[in-house]
Amino acid sequence: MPKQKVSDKFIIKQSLLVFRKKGFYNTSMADIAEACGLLKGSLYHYFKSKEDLMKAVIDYMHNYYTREIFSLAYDEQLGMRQKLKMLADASENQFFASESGCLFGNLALETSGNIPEFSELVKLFFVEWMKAMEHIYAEKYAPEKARILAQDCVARVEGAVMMMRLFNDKEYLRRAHLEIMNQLE
Amino acid sequence: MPKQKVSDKFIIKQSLLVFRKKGFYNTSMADIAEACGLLKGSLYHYFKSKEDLMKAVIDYMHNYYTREIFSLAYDEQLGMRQKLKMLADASENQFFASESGCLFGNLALETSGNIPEFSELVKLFFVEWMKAMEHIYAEKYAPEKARILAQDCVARVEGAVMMMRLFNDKEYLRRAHLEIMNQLE
Amino acid sequence: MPKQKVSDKFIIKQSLLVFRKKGFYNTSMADIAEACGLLKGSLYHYFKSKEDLMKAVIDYMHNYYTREIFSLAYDEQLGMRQKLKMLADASENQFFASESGCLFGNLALETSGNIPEFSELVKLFFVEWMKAMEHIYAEKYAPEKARILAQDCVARVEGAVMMMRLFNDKEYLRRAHLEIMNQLE
Amino acid sequence: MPKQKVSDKFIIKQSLLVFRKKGFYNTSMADIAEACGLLKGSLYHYFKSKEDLMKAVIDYMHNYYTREIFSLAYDEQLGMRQKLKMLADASENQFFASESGCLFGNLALETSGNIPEFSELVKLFFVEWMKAMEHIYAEKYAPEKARILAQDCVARVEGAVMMMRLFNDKEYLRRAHLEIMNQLE
DNA sequence: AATGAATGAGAGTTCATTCAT
DNA sequence: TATGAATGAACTCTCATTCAT
Repeated sequence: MPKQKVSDKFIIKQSLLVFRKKGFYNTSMADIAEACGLLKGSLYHYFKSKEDLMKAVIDYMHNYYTREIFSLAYDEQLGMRQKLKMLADASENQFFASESGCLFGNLALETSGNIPEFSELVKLFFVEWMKAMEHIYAEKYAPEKARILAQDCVARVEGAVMMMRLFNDKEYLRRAHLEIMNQLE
Repeated sequence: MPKQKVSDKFIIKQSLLVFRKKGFYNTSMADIAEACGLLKGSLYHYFKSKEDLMKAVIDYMHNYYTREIFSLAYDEQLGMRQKLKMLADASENQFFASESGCLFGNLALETSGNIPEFSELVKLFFVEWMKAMEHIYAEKYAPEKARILAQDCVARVEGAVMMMRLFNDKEYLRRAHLEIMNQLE
Repeated sequence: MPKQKVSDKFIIKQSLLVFRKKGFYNTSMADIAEACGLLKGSLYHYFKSKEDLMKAVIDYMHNYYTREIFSLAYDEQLGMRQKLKMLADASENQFFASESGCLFGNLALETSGNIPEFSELVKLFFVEWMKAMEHIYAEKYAPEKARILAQDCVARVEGAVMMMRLFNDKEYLRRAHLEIMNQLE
Repeated sequence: MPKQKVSDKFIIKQSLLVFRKKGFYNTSMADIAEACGLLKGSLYHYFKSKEDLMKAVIDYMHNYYTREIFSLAYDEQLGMRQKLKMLADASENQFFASESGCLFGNLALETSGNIPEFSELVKLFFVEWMKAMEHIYAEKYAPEKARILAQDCVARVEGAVMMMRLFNDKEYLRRAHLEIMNQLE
């Protein structure tokens, strides 16, 4: 039956949930369709392939982070500590809200070396995250030091999210953020 | 006429390479058979299913780590710093030798919440790793503190390995290990 | 707001081009819609099914041939040779104008024995063509002989068109027509 | 259940029947599987795709013609008339045996301009047929004349086969062959 | 022990068709 | 009249698994 049941955005949001939880390969178009209340054929009105849909999901999440989270790093009314704290809180909110970890982390491991198109997008995300962190650290640290702190901070958070998901224990991420704050002196 | 072409162990070793690189779902039995110089039907003489084979691979790797790496933590002829250094070196050797990251990390993200049987095994691996670290830290830290240091250290290494793989840059792991050493005071 | 963008006839003409080039099965409604500047759903305002549309195309072409080409055979102001020549010229014009051969020939091979409804229409077309030729030959030949000459002439032209299309060489058709003329004595 | 049920050749032969009757696009792998007593998935043990299977069918038929039919043209114990007669008889046998016309003619119309890979193979077939005819005619005709006679002869036969199939009337082909013989003086 | 033919379920995708807007 | 969302069936193809040889 015709009638507008869904929108691009709705499909993207539902797909995000499924992809993040089950991974790219282990998710079938039927899974996604079900999550959207559609039949799998209908998805092809919105996205021309599974890869295409995944890219749209990546894009959507990337934009979300850029707008809502990374942007905090560039709010020059805040000091370094404040920025770090706010970023930490914002990403905790994100990661705590789902039990499936970080889409980009998951994808990193699933597609590195297998689907170059995806890894490029995943890298772009992390690069932007690192740049935001670098910008924060640059307030007090030399450029090179800031870069390294930023990279290690992102790696640390991703490692914590991985363990948090595996052991279903939010403390990993909380402590990672704490450490990052404490590290300042 | 059916000569013994391979052994259980050989199949496990080849499978490890394929599973680590391509992930569980994205690896077909034909991929593994090819890596072993067999046809896929032949694999079923050795392992009764793909899951079974994966479990054998997990088991093999877990044993390897226990024997060759975690054991260092219990060599009481060494001091804390020495142990930490040796463990770091041993795992760097491991992770640098492949470009596919850490089998357990990869599996953690791919199967958490999807294949409970696997996640349990993955957790066992990390628990054992953490226990080894905890044992090391217990030399100088209170039990609770040692436990936390151990957990965070493992998370940190896994995060670093993820970034190392994604960006093809070994510095992430080197720095993680350095930080872990430096953290001691 | 839904302005009349097209007409039955326009759709038929565009469909002809697509069907002739790609065949019935290999043409999708979306292909046709695109050729018409419509979306595929819109086609169903004009034709109730793909088969229906194909029939309309067949009908359109059949009528065109009847009116513009076969009719020459019945213009009794012309002699046999003149008629033959004019028919040959007219159909050369037709066949040279497209690079996709003869719709009816194409359909004959694609649908004989598969879609009886189409083969009947295709047969009707050829029967009428043959009748026209027969009428021409009847001026100088006995009825039975005229019938046979007509049938063979049509077969010959279709064979020539097939080769012309395959090898992209108009000489096949030119020579077929020449032979038909020369055959007269 | 395992057990050898079919062979490459068997599949090719069955596919020929189905493809020739229904055309390439209108034939599904399930149709072919059914004709072979297999499930559709099983076909992929023998041929890696539908196109691949079609090519094997083309190849098989081409070889058959080369070996059994075109070869007659090069049997220098025969004279021109004899060769022509034998070729005509041989191909009549072929074409009369099926009610689906000529695989290559059918393909010519279905794939010209759509599947270049197929049209090339179809052209190769016709070129070889034409060469055989040319060789025959070369006994009595100048090279250029022989080439043209050969081309037109093939076109004529294909046209006759098309009509024969459409009208289910073998006389078209018989007369085409007769004309070809009579044409000699 | 090794093969490879065969299965059958399910993957991603296409498509003719319907219908509310 | 035109749209385009939605369907559901069919399509090509993949794959884990079985088993006779």
